[in-house]
Amino acid sequence: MSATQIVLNQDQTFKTYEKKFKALSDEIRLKVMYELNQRGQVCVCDLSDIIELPQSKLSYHLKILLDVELIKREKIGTWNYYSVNEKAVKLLLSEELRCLFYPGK
Amino acid sequence: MSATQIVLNQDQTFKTYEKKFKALSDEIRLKVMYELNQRGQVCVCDLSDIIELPQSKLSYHLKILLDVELIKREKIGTWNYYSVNEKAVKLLLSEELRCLFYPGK
DNA sequence: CAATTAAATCAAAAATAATTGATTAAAAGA
DNA sequence: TCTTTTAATCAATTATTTTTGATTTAATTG
Repeated sequence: MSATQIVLNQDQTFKTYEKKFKALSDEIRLKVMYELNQRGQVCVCDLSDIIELPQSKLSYHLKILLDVELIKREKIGTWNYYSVNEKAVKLLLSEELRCLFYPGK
Repeated sequence: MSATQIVLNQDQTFKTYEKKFKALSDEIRLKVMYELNQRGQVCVCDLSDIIELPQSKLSYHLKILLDVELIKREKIGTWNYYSVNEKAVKLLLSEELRCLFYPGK
């Protein structure tokens, strides 16, 4: 075993997946994933218009997706741009969900 | 369009996935999926011993997984045997999660 | 038929999560 | 510097889920 290898026990593994699935277990957050996937990089204020959600509510849901790394954030000036973390979603979801929630073939 | 085709709108689609991911967004239910996958068909009382959970609690969680058809139930005499619904899980989860939550190659 | 076992269901309580509106912080421009 | 804009965070409320123990239902066995 290499010195840097991290060994997770079963409970930690389940806890990790629990959080990721929990992040996806909400209509609003699935819609966010969908719109980010459709549009690439989107800032909070644009997304707020697209999904028609108050800013604080949207930030709350974005944080949940960000915490489990299903999305990424890039700050440019005053704006925060969000996008889908393709690698992470690909490791979690089936090919059938490609195009819906992560970038397609 | 064929007479029997069901057309789902986007909201219905998201709602459907919300429910499926919600079913998976719990440590106990992921452990249930894992054990059912390891053991094939298991009855509630055996599962109750394996996962060390009171019967009513386990039944509650089994119902949630059953409702979204991620698991199947077969009644034999007094016993209810549960197993993973391989097809449904395969349509939802990545190959990387095969062996953990649905039957392997 | 009475007793036992398996497992679903129910209602109340406890624990978590989501919503709301207000506040804060940080960047940009006048 | 003062004002505006972007977006995170906070605290209070509301809503949803989970847990618990008891009850119910159905099948099996003596």
